[in-house]
Amino acid sequence: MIDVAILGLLRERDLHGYELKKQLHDLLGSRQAVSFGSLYPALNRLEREGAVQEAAKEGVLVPPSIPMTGSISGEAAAFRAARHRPVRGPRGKKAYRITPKGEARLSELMTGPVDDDRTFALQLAFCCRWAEPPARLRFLERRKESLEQRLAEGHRTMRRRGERLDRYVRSLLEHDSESTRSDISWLDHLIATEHRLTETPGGNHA
Amino acid sequence: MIDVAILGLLRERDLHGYELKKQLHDLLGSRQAVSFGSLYPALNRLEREGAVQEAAKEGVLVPPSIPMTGSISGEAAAFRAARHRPVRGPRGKKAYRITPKGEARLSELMTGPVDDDRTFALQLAFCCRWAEPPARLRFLERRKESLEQRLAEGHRTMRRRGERLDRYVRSLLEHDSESTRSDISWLDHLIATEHRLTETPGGNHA
DNA sequence: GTCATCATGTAAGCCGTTACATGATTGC
DNA sequence: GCAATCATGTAACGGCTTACATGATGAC
Repeated sequence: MIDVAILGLLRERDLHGYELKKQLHDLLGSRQAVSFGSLYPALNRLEREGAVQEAAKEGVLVPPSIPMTGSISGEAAAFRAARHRPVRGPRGKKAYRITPKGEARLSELMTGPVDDDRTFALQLAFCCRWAEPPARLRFLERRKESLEQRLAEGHRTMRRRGERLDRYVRSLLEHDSESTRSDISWLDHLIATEHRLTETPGGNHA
Repeated sequence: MIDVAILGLLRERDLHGYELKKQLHDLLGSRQAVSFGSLYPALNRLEREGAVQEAAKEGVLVPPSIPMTGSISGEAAAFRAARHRPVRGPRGKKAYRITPKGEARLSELMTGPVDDDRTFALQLAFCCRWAEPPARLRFLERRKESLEQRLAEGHRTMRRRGERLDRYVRSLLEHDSESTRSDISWLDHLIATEHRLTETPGGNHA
């Protein structure tokens, strides 16, 4: 679900669609990239659902590069700010802000299925940090269980067909088991860190 | 593409849809399982394209359990055999056989993109063994290149955003790098084995 | 005779993609 | 003035899923 990424990124700061896509690509690379064709419809849907709203108002958005025209009067600046968005004929930038409803949705998304690798990656990257420690732990534990089931299934297959497996299929299954085991021990590490950070109320960062 | 799995399995022996699904599930587990809703339409499409054809004819199919009705006359047996498939009102089993065109398609599928993990797994499991050694090597090398690019992209991201990365995102990226490196060394192993088997024309099995 | 499993298919819908269309802003 | 990039969206299509509909066969 693309919602995880959108809401997770908006939770940190207001963004418009184009920036959202850039951030996503820029954090997780082309494998998790989304296309405009799914991003904009998703934003509109989330707006209809009340999970996000337009964050026009004040010059909240005016990003890094403020043109250096040293001598703009307050009136001129106001004009430029106004021209930036309210226009409805030509499309202007449209920054979104997450709503309380959207935040609720975001924590709900942490309780969703964790068996799809891509979905899990998005949940971990964008949802996890906004949740309460107990919810984080439940989330990580659920993922671990899911991987343990995957591992068990692979083992059953190898036991069942043991010798009669094609060389390539066997190698694939073995490597898959190996990878899954590595994922599980990575999760163990994440879980341990989580415990450590919760017990020591000190440095919650880094 | 589901075609890889279908053609690869049919290359080994004639199968009907239901068995095809079972084999697939049984070899690679639920992660790669396909649903009837995509399997049957795919089979029909492949038949239209001439990549597979119905393998009715002789009792080619009549599987393991031949009912032990000791006293059936030849005529009765023929009747039963006939009733098995030609019927077009009620649906009977419909076993498929791969055609030369299908075999050509199968080797073509080995030259397709290798950047999607699931597709690659199917290609490796069901296509690879039917290809000539040089095609196998090209296939494995292409996959390796693809993973090396993935690795490089991850490294760029980490270098670019280095310190400013969220704990979870960083951990995800690092683990991803690790996994990709492990995939690459697994491929190296497969490639080495391929070389070894090609050079020693002896035991091509196991 | 009824239940599980075998067996084939269709229909609706989800979630995403690519390609297209449009236009504003900025740098040179 | 022109190209690159920023920015938003629509349309068509692709591939897969779930749910539904149908019926045969074999075990008990």
